[in-house]
Amino acid sequence: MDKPKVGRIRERNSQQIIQAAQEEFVLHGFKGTSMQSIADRAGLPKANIHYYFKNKENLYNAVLEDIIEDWNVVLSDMDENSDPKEVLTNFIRNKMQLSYKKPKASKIFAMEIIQGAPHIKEYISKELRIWVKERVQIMQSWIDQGKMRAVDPMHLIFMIWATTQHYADFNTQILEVMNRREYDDEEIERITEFLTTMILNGLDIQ
Amino acid sequence: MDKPKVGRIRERNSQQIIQAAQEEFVLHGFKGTSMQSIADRAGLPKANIHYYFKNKENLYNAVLEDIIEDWNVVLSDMDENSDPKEVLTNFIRNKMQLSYKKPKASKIFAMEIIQGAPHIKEYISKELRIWVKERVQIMQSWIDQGKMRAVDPMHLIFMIWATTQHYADFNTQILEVMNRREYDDEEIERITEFLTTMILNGLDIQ
DNA sequence: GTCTATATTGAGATAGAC
DNA sequence: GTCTATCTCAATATAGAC
Repeated sequence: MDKPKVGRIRERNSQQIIQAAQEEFVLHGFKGTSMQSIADRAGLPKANIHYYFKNKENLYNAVLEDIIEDWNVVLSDMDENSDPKEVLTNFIRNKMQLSYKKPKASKIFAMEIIQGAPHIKEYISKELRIWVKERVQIMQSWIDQGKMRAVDPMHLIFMIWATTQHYADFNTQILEVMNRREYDDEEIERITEFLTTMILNGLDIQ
Repeated sequence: MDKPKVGRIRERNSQQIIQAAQEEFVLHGFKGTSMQSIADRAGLPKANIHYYFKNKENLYNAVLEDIIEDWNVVLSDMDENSDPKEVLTNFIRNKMQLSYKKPKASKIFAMEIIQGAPHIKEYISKELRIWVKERVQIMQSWIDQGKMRAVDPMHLIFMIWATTQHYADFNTQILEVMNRREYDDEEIERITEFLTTMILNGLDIQ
């Protein structure tokens, strides 16, 4: 109780603004989103948004950082001695759950990359590239040990990214084609099963 | 030579504008793109763009139609008697080539869907849904004939869409992670092989 | 910390000369 | 058909009262 309330209020308002910003950025992209619309959605005067984040660029970066933080949680532990079946199954399940739980985060990240990743090029060429490199080496050791079929591990990672994120990013198309209003736990479970089986089978892992 | 030159000029200019528009829409999205930037890129005064397309909405729709047209070419013929291996191999190869040749088209389409498909909801819920429905029925008949493993054909289609489009839409991320400047024929061939093998293997098709 | 009022720039769109 | 000049409105951002 020594600390002033201010910090709490700041934290609460920041999060509230970031949430509202996410909703708007998904709908209209970075350039297409107006600070006014974010303010309206957050139920605050526009000037407050500027007070908290100074400008649109900063706010957008805060949104992206928020997303990347979640992302890092998914990255399950693995090493040369791990069981590929277990690791890959978990990886697919976790990414699929993230797509289900936070489709908007996935969408903003996707749009950012589609547009050339102007705000996160550094993150990709540093953190992300290293992360992939490490996993590729481990997967290669699995292949060398005869634990799975010899494929390029990097493209295997891309395949898992692509298939799981697709259900978040393209949910409008998928739901429309499937003639459903939204996903439910059951459907997500079926999709997870499908992806896991296809990929494990594709790698000759029983 | 009876017809006035006008039609030709109109056609040429229209295409030129659509091209320039594509480049801009990829970079900044629909709302984020300005008519001025399109005009500058096309080397024409802004008023001309309005003369040809009346407004931004119309121009954007023209760009989308252009993209969907290309898309339809990929849809290979297939029926109950087709060989799944051949059809799927061709499908993957054609979609992968399209991703390679026209990544910007794929990206604009992706952004449109990510943002909720406000301009093409009808196309999706009509043409596209029907197209998927037909293919699903055919694939189901393959399964009933024992030609491939029993999976949900709809998700198989989504998987092929997701994996092939990923290389176009996320090329910035992929190239950065791979530490390459661009794809080449060879790399695309390797990816096509990888995807084809993974998917056919996943379906127990030899 | 909060909000109203406003400065300033850039947007989509069009009128009208050529 | 083409382009300059211009209208109108909405955008980001900030000043300054509370």
